[in-house]
Amino acid sequence: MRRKNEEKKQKIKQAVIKLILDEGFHGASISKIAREAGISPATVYIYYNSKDEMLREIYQEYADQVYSYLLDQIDENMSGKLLIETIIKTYYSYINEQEKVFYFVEQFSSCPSLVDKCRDTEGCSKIFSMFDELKEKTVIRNIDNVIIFSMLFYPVKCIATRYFDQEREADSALHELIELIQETLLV
Amino acid sequence: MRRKNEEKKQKIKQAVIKLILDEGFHGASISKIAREAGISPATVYIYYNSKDEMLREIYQEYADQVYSYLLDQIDENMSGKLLIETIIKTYYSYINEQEKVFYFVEQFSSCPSLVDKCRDTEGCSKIFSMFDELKEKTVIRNIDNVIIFSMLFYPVKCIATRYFDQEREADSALHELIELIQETLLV
DNA sequence: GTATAATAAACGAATGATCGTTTATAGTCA
DNA sequence: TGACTATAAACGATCATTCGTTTATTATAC
Repeated sequence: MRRKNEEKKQKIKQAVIKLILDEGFHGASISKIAREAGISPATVYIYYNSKDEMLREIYQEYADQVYSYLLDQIDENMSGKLLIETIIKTYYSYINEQEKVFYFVEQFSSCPSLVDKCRDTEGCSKIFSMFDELKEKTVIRNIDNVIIFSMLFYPVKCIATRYFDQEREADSALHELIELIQETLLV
Repeated sequence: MRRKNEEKKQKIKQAVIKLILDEGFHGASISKIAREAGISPATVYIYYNSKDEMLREIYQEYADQVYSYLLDQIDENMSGKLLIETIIKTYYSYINEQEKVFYFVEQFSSCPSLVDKCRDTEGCSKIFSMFDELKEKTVIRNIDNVIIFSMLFYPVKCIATRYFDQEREADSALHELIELIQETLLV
């Protein structure tokens, strides 16, 4: 029996993510994706049942990736200050290093008609549990989890996209942001 | 000579915005838009040169709308506290009341290949000038404008979308957020 | 104040291209 | 041989756009 080639599936994923960054969702057709991946359009259907399912599967795979990436960098014994610094810096690096993935996930998740068809993402709940622990240990103030989440991640997005390709400005803004968020969230 | 019907153009815009919320960019074809607007596909091309131009024109019209809406609610003599409260509350209302427009703009602006083709938005610079004035008057702390911007607007987005249709939770989170942002930004 | 000429809006139908998907066939390995 | 990958070719549907025509509104002439 000839084996399915997992490398080929990876090629498809990369092609999807690249095309969606370069041309947006409307520019990422099966034939373009196949051409980019160096395979036939029909082959895509060996690995995925439909285009919709394909996009959803890729999204679900990458949507949570950032959170495990983050949790890997975090240590139980870190001080609150260091924790916030690490989270923000790591998220910022992730956006810059995984630029294509980031924009794919952003585009996908800003489209309600796509997101509605997806099961809930799991990765985020681990982050919320971490917030709960930190509140219990009186490391961070007793603030609604969604707010903590919104303040840790959303402003960074703004800085990363607005200061894109202006490394110096981005860096100094990032450190200013970290100090502010530390002041705001820590007890 | 027959006149162009401005109502018809408005119908097209509304159709675009509705369809993009309901089905995403890929679902908003010219024929669907025309059907939704109650006109012929050919008529769309009397009002716009191409689909691309149409989307761009509609985006540019609405992308700035929120900032004028905001600036209208703001008074020179407001205290810093009230100012921040007003900005956050007004932005939150805007998202909820102009849901379709908000999601259209979000989807469009999260697609780099679309945004790159657009001229810079003007409305945001007025907000930045306001920040400059407030810093000069030592109402808000001397923080980078992009950071102030990111903290005033981005977390609200998160709360509005995550607490969508949970009015009570959203409201209490919003007030908590307002207090935190006031603490953080005011002198 | 009619009638007529001029013009642009508006339309349905058709354009070729491309879409997502399926089918028939060839190739590859156990 | 049987099971599976991979493909080229073909599918009907739909895409953005254009064409040829009709319709509605204006300006001019009497």
